[in-house]
Amino acid sequence: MRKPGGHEVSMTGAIMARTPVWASIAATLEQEIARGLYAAGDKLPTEAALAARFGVNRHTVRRALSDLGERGLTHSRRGAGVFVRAAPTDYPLGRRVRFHSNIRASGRLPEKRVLRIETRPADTTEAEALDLAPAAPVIVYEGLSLAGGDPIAHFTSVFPAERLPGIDATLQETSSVTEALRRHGIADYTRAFTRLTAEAATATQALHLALPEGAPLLRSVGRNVDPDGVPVEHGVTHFAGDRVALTVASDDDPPTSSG
Amino acid sequence: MRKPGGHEVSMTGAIMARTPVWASIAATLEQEIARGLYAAGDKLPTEAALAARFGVNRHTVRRALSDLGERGLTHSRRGAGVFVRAAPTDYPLGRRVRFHSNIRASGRLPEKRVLRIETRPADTTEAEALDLAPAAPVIVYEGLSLAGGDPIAHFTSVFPAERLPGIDATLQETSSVTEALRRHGIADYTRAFTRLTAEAATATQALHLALPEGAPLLRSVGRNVDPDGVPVEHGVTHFAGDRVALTVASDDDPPTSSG
DNA sequence: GCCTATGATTTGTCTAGTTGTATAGGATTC
DNA sequence: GAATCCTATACAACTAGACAAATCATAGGC
Repeated sequence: MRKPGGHEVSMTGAIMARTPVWASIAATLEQEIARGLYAAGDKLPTEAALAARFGVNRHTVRRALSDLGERGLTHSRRGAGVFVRAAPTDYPLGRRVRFHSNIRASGRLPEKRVLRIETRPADTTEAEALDLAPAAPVIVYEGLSLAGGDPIAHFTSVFPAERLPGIDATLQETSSVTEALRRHGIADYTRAFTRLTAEAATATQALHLALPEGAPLLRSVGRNVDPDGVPVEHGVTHFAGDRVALTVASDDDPPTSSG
Repeated sequence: MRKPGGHEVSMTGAIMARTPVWASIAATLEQEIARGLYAAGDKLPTEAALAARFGVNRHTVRRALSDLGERGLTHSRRGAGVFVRAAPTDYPLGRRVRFHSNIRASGRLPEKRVLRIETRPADTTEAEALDLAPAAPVIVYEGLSLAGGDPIAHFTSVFPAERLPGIDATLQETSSVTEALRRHGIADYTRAFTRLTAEAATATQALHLALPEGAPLLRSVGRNVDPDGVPVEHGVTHFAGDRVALTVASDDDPPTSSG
């Protein structure tokens, strides 16, 4: 599984007669991952341990691990270790996931991890977004969407606390915005708008999504309203740009002449 | 002597913390204090809660809180918690987005500048996208979309040349995909799909869009088909992430059992 | 009602281990 | 000579776990 004359060799055209040690180590580790010796999410031995095992310097091991990381097989967390990634190459998310349901649920993907659920006064933008009085209480729901153990998106949703008392407990239980709204009597909500932008990942976002800082993120801002047009949820989701492709379903779509 | 910190950012599995994580956390908390989420005298969430929220170790949160404490924003009492001392008044929240467009109008933004119009044999992906025989001739239309003189997006569209002979001249004249297709007898086309991703700008894209290399771009791939479902246009558009927000209209969208 | 004992919670401190980065130098190959 | 590969050292950033010290919540006794 080694590619000495790969496509992305930009240095020189020289062909290495002998395979470097680091490539050999990378190939060994890749085989062991492929063989199931290390499952997805598992932590590899420490760099020091691997260096001892292969009888090389730690930096040589790091060169091998860097290769695996570039190819998406592993990712590392400083201080924690190197971990096997679930999706080796392209995650076929774009094929299956519908844009509308995806956006509306703000990450209603297989698994979710709750990072924070709290009630606090709204800031000015939140109050405006939910059409509330200044500093009115809002319930904040922050979390991660995962697919196969890999983080796909990071989202933050705010709800009007007075309109939806106790939805924090429901969110904690179901971790689903759709389900929580349904249980609180708002089964028939619609999405007022969705706004999409691209952003560079901050250090914190990079950490959550296991990406390098500055990596491109797909930012989605959306608002859900009840049948009377009153906002019941306002959320921001950041998708990992290289792991997700949102697809817009092509309902009936008369090409309007909107600027 | 070597220069530290080159321009090359290896956007790969490794998490490059150009900014320390604790600094990013401190900035987030400072902003939340400034926005009035935590008033003077309020107790911040516990270190453990913040660690869970940011996905880091408690010590990293402590490093951030230590920074806030040193700067006089907070003070802590052992056993009790961390409390807000005062709220800084500066609240910088610039409006990033200066332009937004409906996503249906992906390739039809107001002002345009033609970069290239040419006819050549299709490559494999283009042939597949347009459902053509390999190396069948296609017309390629590359250009920039502008708003107020600023470049907003860079797009490349391909058309089947045999189906639409002479459309290159029409494109040159009108610089509008919609108008060109209409004049060539395809007034009633529909968008088969749209796929959205975030990407980092290459050097060329950065040049076109007047952005730094690596800046986040919103990549939109779409295909238009005639009433019989035959592809008549396939395009890729890269939007400048910080200058554009795509909006998804909320047409008829029953939130029931879709996904 | 008031006081206290108890236990859980929360911050403070310590030690140890792991990855990320920078610098420097020797060895090999072209 | 230049580029690549590997070694070596040192430090920074972050994780992990454990324990102490202060505080808070609660129940029980008077």
